[in-house]
Parts: sequence; C-alpha cells; structure tokens
Amino acid sequence: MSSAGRPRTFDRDVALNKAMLIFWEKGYEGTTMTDIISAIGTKAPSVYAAFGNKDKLFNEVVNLYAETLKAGPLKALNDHPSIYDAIRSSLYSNVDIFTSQNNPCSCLIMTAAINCSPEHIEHMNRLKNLRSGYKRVLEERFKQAVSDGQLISTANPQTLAEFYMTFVHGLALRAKDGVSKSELQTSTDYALVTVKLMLK
Amino acid sequence: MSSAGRPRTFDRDVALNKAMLIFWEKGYEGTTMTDIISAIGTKAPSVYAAFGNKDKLFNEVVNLYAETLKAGPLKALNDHPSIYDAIRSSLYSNVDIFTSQNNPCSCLIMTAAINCSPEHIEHMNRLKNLRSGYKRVLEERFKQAVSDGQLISTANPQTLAEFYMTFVHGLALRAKDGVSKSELQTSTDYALVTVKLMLK
DNA sequence: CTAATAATGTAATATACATTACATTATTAG
DNA sequence: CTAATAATGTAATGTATATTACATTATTAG
Repeated sequence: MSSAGRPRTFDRDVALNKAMLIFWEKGYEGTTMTDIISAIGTKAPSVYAAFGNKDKLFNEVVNLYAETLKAGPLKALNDHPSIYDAIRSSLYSNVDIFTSQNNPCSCLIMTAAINCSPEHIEHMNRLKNLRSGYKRVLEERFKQAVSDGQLISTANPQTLAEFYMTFVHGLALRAKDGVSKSELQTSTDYALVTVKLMLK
Repeated sequence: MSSAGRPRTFDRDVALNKAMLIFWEKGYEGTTMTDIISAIGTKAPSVYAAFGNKDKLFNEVVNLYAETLKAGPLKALNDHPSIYDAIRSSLYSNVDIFTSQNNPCSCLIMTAAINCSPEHIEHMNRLKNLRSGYKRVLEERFKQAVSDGQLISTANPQTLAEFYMTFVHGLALRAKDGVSKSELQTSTDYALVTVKLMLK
C-alpha cells in the first residue's frame, strides 16, 4: 500500500528506536545528528526527510520513551490494590528499566535535558512536564489509598508523592553512575519503609 | 607585590566565582565561554590568559565548589556525635545549598556533567569520582556509628550510604525542578526514618 | 628613562554541527 | 511507457563556539 516514490532503505520505527537509545544515553545536546545518522546507517537527507529535524525527532523519541514508563512504573501503580505493593512494584519497575541491559542506564525523561542552552529550553520544559505528570499520578494513587482506608488518616499524599519522586530521581542518577540493579533494589527497600510506616 | 606587566582589570577570584555560578546553573557543555566572558565583563583573551581554557577553568570551578560541600554537608557529618543528628544535619545542609537564593538551584557535582560528548568524558569522570568520595565519607560515618554502638549490629554502612547517596541525588534533581526548600525538608524527614529505625 | 613583562582590544581562525541544494534514482498511478 | 512522487548520495552552507594572532597599553625592576 505504499505510495509512489523511491522506497526508504531503512525501517522508520527501527530507526526511531535507535535514535531513542542514543538520546537516552547522551541526552539531547550530547547527541549529534551525525551519531543518529550513522547509527541508522544512512545519510543526513534521509533522516531529515523521515523525521524533520533534531527537535521533532527528539519529540518523537520522548513519546516513544514515555510509553515505556506507562507500560512499566505507571501501570504498576494501578495494578495492585495494596498501596504498599503498588509503590513497591512501581519502584522496582523503575529500577528494572534504569538498569536493563537492553538499553542505556538511567531515565531519559530525568537526564536527557538537564542542562540545555537557552534555545532548547522547550525540551527541558517538556520533560519537566512529564515529570510533573508522573508525580500527579503518584499523588492520586496515595490519595486513593487514603480514601481506601489503607493509610493512616494523617498520611499526606502530596508529600509522600514528592518523597518518592525524589527517590526515583535519585535512582536515575545512581543508575547512570553505574550502581547495580541489586544495590538499587536494596535502596528501594529502605525507601519503602516510609510508606510501610503509614499503613494502618 | 605584583610583578611587572599590565594589571588585570578584574579580580581573578571574583571572576572564578562568577564562572562557578554559570557552570552551576548551565552545566559544563551548556555554558559557553562567551557566557563567562560577558559575566566577568572583559574579553576572551583576558579570560584565557587568566584561566587557560574552558577545561582548566571548569576544573578550578569544581575545586571551588567542592569547598562548599566540604564546609557544609561533609563537615556536618562529623560535627555531631549522634549518627542521627549527623545525617539529619548533613542532609539539611544539602537542601540549604541546593535551594539557596545566593546560587543556582541544585548541585554542580551532580548535574554539571551528566551528558557530555565523548571529548569531555574527563569531566564526567572527575565529578563521578567526587561523588564516590562523598559516598565513602558517608559510609565511614555509618561504620563509625556501628562501632560506636549507636546502630543495631545488623545495620549495613554500605547500603545505608548508598541509600542516602540516592536520596541526595534525588534532592539535587528536584531542586533543579524548582521544588521548594520546605518540600525538600519534608522529604528529608521521611528519608531520615530509615536511619532512625536502625538506632539502638 | 628603558627594558622586560603581562594584560588588553580587535579581529581573525578553526572546527563541529545542524541543515539544505541539487542532481539522481527507484518506485507507483494511469 | 510516461509522469508524478519521494527517497538517495554528494557536497555544500550557515552558524555557534572555543581559541588564538597581533598590535597596543599599562605596569614594575633596575
């Protein structure tokens, strides 16, 4: 069902995935179009024809990466009726992603645009918004647990969400530093104490 | 006691401090020499004469920043006989620095060289080594607390140090996202539960 | 005062990088 | 087969950025 014109010599989805892995490892500004072009195994005009430019490509990459989080840590939050199990499973899912051998260590949304030159603030803001969204989901989950009666009435969904956000950000940086999966899991077990103490 | 030659029109220490604030905010690669040159209020050759090049300037800046941490969070660790007070004071000191109005939010050592192009890996490694040093100090402090008999015998200095390292990294990123001092303090109080539970 | 010294200002240089111009080639619609 | 379409390869282009060349100026040592 392809339309007229010379066919692409590479698979667009595969190429997008390769681009994602590079941005994931090197961040937005640390990645050059040359990196991506040679990873795909083609030439500049082909990549520009397929993806527009670096900004648009990065936006697509972020969408793709966001699916990873939706399918992992975010889904985990609502897959367990028990708030403790939900938080535990979600944190472990983060650890799994951040230390998987199939992709670069750490989290694209947390590390790909930390220090951008002014002309790329759009990407910092985009990722920041995604982080805010993640926090909102966490907070809602804690709110639900309070209204479920799983947590003591003084438990504060907002500050709990902020605490676990902080912890997950820390996991991302430690993974980037090469800390192993089992070490991150041990840290996670320590962090889980906080919510455990608020269980009824 | 100055030697022959035309005198500098700016104070080298003041200039170094200005450079530090810029690198602190924008990171190594996000900062341009032009940023620094115009902040100092001089011209390129003067800055190069005073500091060598961008790499050397950054190295000096990192040394200067490291003093901030030595005088704050690291000193706090050994200023309190109680391990709980030491950790609490150290974490609060981090929060103070990361959210001070006198400097950019977050931590230069944790955020200034997260995604560097290959030709600047030296700086990533340098900062990574400083982080390792910080962890080592934390770990030694926990070891001491165990031998002091302040912590239960099963307390693990290594995993406790890794946990608090993770948390402090998280604080740095959350501060960069604009989370307020009081919110970070609340998260810190949650994190302190972990060590509190290991007190004898 | 003179020479040596070292910073300054102007203006280049060199390089990396994102992006595009243009001619060419491979495909589909009719 | 022909025209329309769209990707390809080669080779530019433009811009940002780190760094330096060079002539000039301000200072100190003797």
